Amino acid sequence: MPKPILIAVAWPYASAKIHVGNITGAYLPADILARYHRLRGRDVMMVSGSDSHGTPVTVRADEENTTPEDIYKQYHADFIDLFQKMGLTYDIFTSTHTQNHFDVSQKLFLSLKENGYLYTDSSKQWYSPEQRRFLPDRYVEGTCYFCGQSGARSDQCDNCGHLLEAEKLIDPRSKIDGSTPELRETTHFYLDLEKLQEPVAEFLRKRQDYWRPNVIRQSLGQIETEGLHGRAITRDLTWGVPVPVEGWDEKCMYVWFEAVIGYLSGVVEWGLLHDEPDAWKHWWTNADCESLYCIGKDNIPFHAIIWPAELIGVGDAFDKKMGAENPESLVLPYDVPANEFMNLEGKKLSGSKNWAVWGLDFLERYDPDPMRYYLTVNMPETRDSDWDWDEFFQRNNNELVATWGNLANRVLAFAYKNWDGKVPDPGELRDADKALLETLREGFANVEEKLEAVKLRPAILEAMRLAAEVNKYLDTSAPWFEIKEDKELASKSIYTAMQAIDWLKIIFSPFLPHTSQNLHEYLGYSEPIFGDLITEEVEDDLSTHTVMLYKPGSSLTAKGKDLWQPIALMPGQPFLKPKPLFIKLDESIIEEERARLGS
RNA sequence: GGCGAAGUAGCUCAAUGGUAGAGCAGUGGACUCAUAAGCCAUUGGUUGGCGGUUCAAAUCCGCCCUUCGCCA
Repeated sequence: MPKPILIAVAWPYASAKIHVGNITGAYLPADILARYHRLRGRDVMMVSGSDSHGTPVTVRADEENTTPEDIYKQYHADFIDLFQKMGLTYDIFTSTHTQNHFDVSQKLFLSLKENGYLYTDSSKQWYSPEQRRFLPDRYVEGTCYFCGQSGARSDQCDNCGHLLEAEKLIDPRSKIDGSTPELRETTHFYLDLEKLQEPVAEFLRKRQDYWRPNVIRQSLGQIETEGLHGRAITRDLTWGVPVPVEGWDEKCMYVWFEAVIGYLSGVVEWGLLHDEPDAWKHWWTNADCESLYCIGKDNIPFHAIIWPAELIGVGDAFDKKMGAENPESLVLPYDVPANEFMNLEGKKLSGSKNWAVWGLDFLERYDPDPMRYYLTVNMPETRDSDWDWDEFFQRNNNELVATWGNLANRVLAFAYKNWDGKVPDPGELRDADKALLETLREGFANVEEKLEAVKLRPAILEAMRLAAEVNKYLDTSAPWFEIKEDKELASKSIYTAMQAIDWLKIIFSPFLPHTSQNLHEYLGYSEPIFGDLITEEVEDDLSTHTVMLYKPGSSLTAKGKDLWQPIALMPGQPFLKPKPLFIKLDESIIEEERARLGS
C-alpha cells in the first residue's frame, strides 16, 4: 500500500495578487515535494484553495462597489490561471466559499464545542448605529493615542507602527460613511487554548528534533515563555461561515479559525468529486499519513499552534459526525516547513507600492521553469532571501542555459547527427563510463536525502552539480575525437551521456517539470512524466465555484511505481532532434525589469 | 524596551571543536560536439569587533557594533 502524503498549502487571500514571495514561500516548495513524492509512487494529496472570507475581501468589495463573492471569484480565477501556467499540481485547489467547506467547518466547530473546548465571552467593539452593524477594526479610523496622528486604523497606526487597542482610539470614525461609531458589548465564541496548551506543547516536543528551528521557536518557545490564552473565533460579520448555534445568525467564524479547516474540507471535497466519499479518511484518519504544511513564516502560529489545537480538541468527534461506526482521531501535522520571506532588490516587498514581481506578469515575458529554478535556488529556507534581477539573469544564463540546457542539447544534437536518431548500443562500458553512472546513482540518493529533509535549495544545487559532472565527463572522453578514430568508442561515450541526462531529467523534474517533460519527449518517450491540471465548475446549495484538479491520466507517475531510480535507457530507442530547453536572456532585461518596479 | 535571527572571498552561500570551502564574477590556458555553451588552472578571507574557555574556536561563553524580524 503506497504511503499517503498530505501536502497542505497555505490558502492565498482572495484579495491580493500573488507575487514571487508568496510563490517561493509556500506554493512552489509544496509542488516540488508533491512531484517528488508522486515520482516515488506515494499517494499524494496536495490541497489548498482561496481564502475567500475575511475583511480584506469585503473592504475591496466596498471600494469597487461590488459583492465580496464577486471579488473573491476574480482573484480565485487568477490564482488558478497562475497555478496552471506554473504547473503547481494541486490535487484540489478549491475555495472556502463552498457548501462543503461550510458543512465541514460547522461540524468541526460543533465537535470542539461538544468536547468542551469552546466558551463564550463578551467584549466591547465599535458599532455603527447608522449601518446597524459592528465594524471590523480596519473599517474604523481615528487619532492614534500614541503619536496623535489622525487617520490611524483602529488596529494599527501606520505613522508610528504601534499596534492599537481599538477601543482606546481617539475620535473614531467609520471609514465607510464617516459617521461616529459607538462602543457596544458583543459576545463571541473563544477557543480554549489554555485547556489545550499541554497537549499542544506535547505534540510540539515530539517533533522538535526535526522541525525547523524558526518554527519551534515561534511555537513551543512561545508556549513555554508566554503560555496560551483563549482567542475569539467568531466575528460580527455576515461574509463567512455562519456560526452553527441558534441565535448566532448575525455572526461568522473568524477566518484564521475557519480557513485552516480547508485542509480537511478540501480533501473531503476531492472525495466527493471523485465519487469516493470516504477517501478523505485515507489522509486524515490514517496514522501512516505524513502531512506537510507548506507556509510562510507569517502563518507559523496558526499552523504550529492553533490548527493542531483544533485537531486535538476535535479528537474523533468529527469522524463520528461524518458517520463512522468506529470513529478515529484526525492526523496531526508531521512537519510545518515554514519559509522566511523573500525581499526584492534589497527592499521589502510591497503590493501597494508595486514593489513586487507578480506571478502572472512574470509569465507574460518568461517561462515557468526559469522562475521555478531561481525561486528554488534562492528559497528563503533558513533566512530571508532576495530577488535580484541581475542574479536572475546570471543564473538563467550560466546555470540553466549553459550547464544543464546546453548539456542536454550538445549530447542529443551530436547523437542525433551521428546515430540517425537511435540511441547507440554501447557494448561493454569502460571504467570511466561506469564511474560517471555511479556518480549519478549517488546523485539520486543525495537529492533524495535533501528532499526528504525538505531542504530544497541544497537539493537543486546538487542536481546542478551532477549536470556539471556530465559536462566534465564529456570533455574528458571527447566523443567528437573518438568518432574520427573509432565510432564504437564514441558510442560508449554518447550512450553514457544520454543515460546520464535521462536520469538527470528525473532528478530535475520536481523542480523543472516543463523542461524535463520536453527532454523526456526528445529522448523518445511517449507517456508523460506527470498528469495534467484541469478545472471544473461545481454547483452546490451555496453558490458555484471553480475547482482546479490534478489528473494523473496515463502518466508514468500514475502507476504507483518508484521512478526515483536509475532506470535503463534502451539502446536502439528512437529519439527526436532536440531543441534548446532554455532561452538565453539578453542583459537588457535587468534594467527593463528594474524600471517596472515602484511605479 | 523585551525576545529572536543574521554578520565567512567582490556577490550568493557551505563548513555544529580538528588544516576555512563551493558556485558566480576576475585572471591565464587548451579544445570545438553544443545556445561563443563546456573543460582545465588560478587570484582572492585577522570568519563584524574585543575578551574568555580549550591542546585546538567560524563553531562554545561574555560584552560591544551593524542589519532584519516578532512582541510590548
